[in-house]
Amino acid sequence: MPLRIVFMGTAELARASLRALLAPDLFNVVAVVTQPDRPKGRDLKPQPSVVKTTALEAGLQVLQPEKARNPEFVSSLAELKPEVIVVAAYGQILPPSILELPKFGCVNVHASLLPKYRGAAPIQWAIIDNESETGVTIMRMAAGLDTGDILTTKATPIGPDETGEELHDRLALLGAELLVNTLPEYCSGAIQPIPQDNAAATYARKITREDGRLDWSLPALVLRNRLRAFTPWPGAYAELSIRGKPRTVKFSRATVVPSLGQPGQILQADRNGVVIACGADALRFEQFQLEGGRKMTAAEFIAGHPLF
RNA sequence: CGCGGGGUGGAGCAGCCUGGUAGCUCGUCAGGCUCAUAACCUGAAGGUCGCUGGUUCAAAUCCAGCCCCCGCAA
Repeated sequence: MPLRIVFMGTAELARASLRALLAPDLFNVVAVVTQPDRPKGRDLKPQPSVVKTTALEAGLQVLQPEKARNPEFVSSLAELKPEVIVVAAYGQILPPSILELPKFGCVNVHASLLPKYRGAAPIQWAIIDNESETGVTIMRMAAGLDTGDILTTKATPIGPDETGEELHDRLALLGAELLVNTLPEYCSGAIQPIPQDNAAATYARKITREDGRLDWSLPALVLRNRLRAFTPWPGAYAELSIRGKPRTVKFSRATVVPSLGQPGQILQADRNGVVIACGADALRFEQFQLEGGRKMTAAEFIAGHPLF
């Protein structure tokens, strides 16, 4: 008998896991729970989450409670009689009434090697901290934030130039793979859950738009790590004076180059890129995006926006 | 009525407020210089200034409507 599963997820990371569960021989996804359609896009029209879109394509039932802890929703969830609930990047805290509802509880896919990087932005923080390795964890959910017992983990090295987006995509696939391998074993009782070492826990707080602002007094290496962690969102940006006017410029792709110079000083600006001095060394940028504009190469940018 | 930026030779932009000769950087082409070059010098080609209408002696520029593109909103 295929395992009766309710899937709860919203963000992009969850999509790969949902897809992996679409294996009728092993798993029976009886419903998909995702956040209500939120205003997005240029006209702020409500748009379905990527998980909803994927679920509908697969012909699955979709539930979108405003609040998952709503008793009415919990009871309708109970009627689905899931044996296990799989949660991935859902975006809401689940009450104990849901955590304890299925026979095998709630299982979560988390994009870090727990107990490190609990919280909302584990991928970004691992890059910011210049970690050489991260991974995914499948855990049995508990009441605290990402504090549940660990079922399985899978590590992967972080490439020196890897961006948040690239790492995210890899971890999404890795997590999905680990999930489908873990579930059958876990439900058959073959896995002994391991409690997390709370003393070793770190917290990866949510990233905000303001985190993307570049502080030139910081060392170039630090800024570069932040830039690649924040690709594509919120990006890395700073104000530059162009034709005497301050303009916000968003950068992507930066390389560290040795140099002395006052932090913030523009050392070079030509078709090869723009070099700006940082607290230690300097950064060379090769891609630019002005407020309201599309991305440009250094040659394009310099042609119309003199920096000297 | 969510906020905002923009459509000007092939690319990126200025000019618009304060109407009157189409500008800048780059690219392209030709020639020159050089051992050589993405360098430098000289010259050239290439534009219905998004569309329609209005105001005016005169509109890229002012007014109205329309089309299209893009950013922010997580």
